[in-house]
Amino acid sequence: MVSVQEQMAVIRRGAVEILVEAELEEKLQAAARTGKPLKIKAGFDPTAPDLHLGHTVLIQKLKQFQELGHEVIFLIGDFTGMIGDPTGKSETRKPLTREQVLQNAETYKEQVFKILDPARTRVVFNSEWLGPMNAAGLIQLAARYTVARMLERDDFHKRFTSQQPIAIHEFLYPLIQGYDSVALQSDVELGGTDQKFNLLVGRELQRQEGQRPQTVLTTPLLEGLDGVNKMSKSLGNYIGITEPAKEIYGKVMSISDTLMLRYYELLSDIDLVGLRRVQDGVEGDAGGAHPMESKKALARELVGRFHGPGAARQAEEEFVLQFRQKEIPDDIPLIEFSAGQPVWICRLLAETGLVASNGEARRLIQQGGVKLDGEKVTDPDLEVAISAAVVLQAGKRRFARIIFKQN
RNA sequence: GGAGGGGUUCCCGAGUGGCCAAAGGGAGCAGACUGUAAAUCUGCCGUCGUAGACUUCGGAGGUUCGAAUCCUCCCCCCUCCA
Repeated sequence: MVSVQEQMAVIRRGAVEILVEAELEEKLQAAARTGKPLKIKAGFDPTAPDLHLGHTVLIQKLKQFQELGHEVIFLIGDFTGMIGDPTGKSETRKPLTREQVLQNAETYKEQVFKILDPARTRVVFNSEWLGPMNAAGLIQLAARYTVARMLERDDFHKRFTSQQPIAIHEFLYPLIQGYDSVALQSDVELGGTDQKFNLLVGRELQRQEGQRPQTVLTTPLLEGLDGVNKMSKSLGNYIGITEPAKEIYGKVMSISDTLMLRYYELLSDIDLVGLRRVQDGVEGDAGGAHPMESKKALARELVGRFHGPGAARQAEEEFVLQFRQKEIPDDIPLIEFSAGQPVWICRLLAETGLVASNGEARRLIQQGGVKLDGEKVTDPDLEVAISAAVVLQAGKRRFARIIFKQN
């Protein structure tokens, strides 16, 4: 078994806060002594899951616990999903049907088990214990916490002081989440930094129940591809875990070295020694790995995780061919044009969707960013009258194969 | 309910009658240099086939030879007072 000190080092990696660290150490010690693994809880909303790498930070941390021999409890908040997390901005969430919940849970598992070991993961639904709870039980639960303490939560506090509405049921969310911890007797609960308050409520409720309060570990929000904003779908700076292999590989290769370090820290399975080498490489210290090699390894690892090692190798080969050797990839969109009539090059570019407008095409050509069959196009007035297939390239990454079809 | 400030091109933000397709910055795109990194430099950055034209400054009208800029009505946001 891994020593407690080593476990702590793994657990600390990338964590924003561990409350309380000393307690966790004691728990680990006890677990080592008794051979009884710790219960690690993390909760997920059963809303339609379309996970990106940002979501996997937490899952990665769960995996680390799992590999240290602890019991991971993957809690699906099917009951809480009907309340909706009080983020304030969201309108009242529509209650999900039982079928939807189950279906979403399946999709969730499918995606999550690309990281976690299904055999060692316990999946639970909180409707299991919340379903049977009656009004009396709920009132009892509500009696355990005060309004003043609820208002400590930053989000509630802000809304209260700025006279924004807070629905009563929103207060129940942290309570119920905390109650889940009581029901599960969890030793550790993981969550994003935005979950801190809710996680702490769990501690409080457990204490009242005479349980040893769970340790709270918060994980950071992952920066998106731009390296500044948090990864999110709406900002378009994300890598979705269901994206094609090539896409993931390419996106990883385009990130900055600094961001790569961050991704390594939070997403990679690489051990702490390896992490150090990557870090040294980026900082230019002797003995470090070449940053580009590190980045390729990361891209390979992530693609491999979601598509398998074969796909990772292939994505890398294609990448090298395309960018190192400047060859043309073969899986590019195919566009048909009717043969005979010469076509203006700008129209060709615009109609293939490679650029947004004729004007943009013209500019791109003037800037030397367009190639036709590998030849740089210099004349924006060029008429293309070929009857064979040609490959059109705009910039470094956008390609289209044009076929001139006989009518 | 009262008083005031504002809504400008992807974002921030200048512009108060023609010199405005609209300063500046950011983002983005392209080129050079590279490692599809960073930093840097250069160019582009409304649409229409190189011109001239057309559409754009919250919405609808109006004044004017000419309106992002002036007037009227409407919609939305913010601040202060009650």
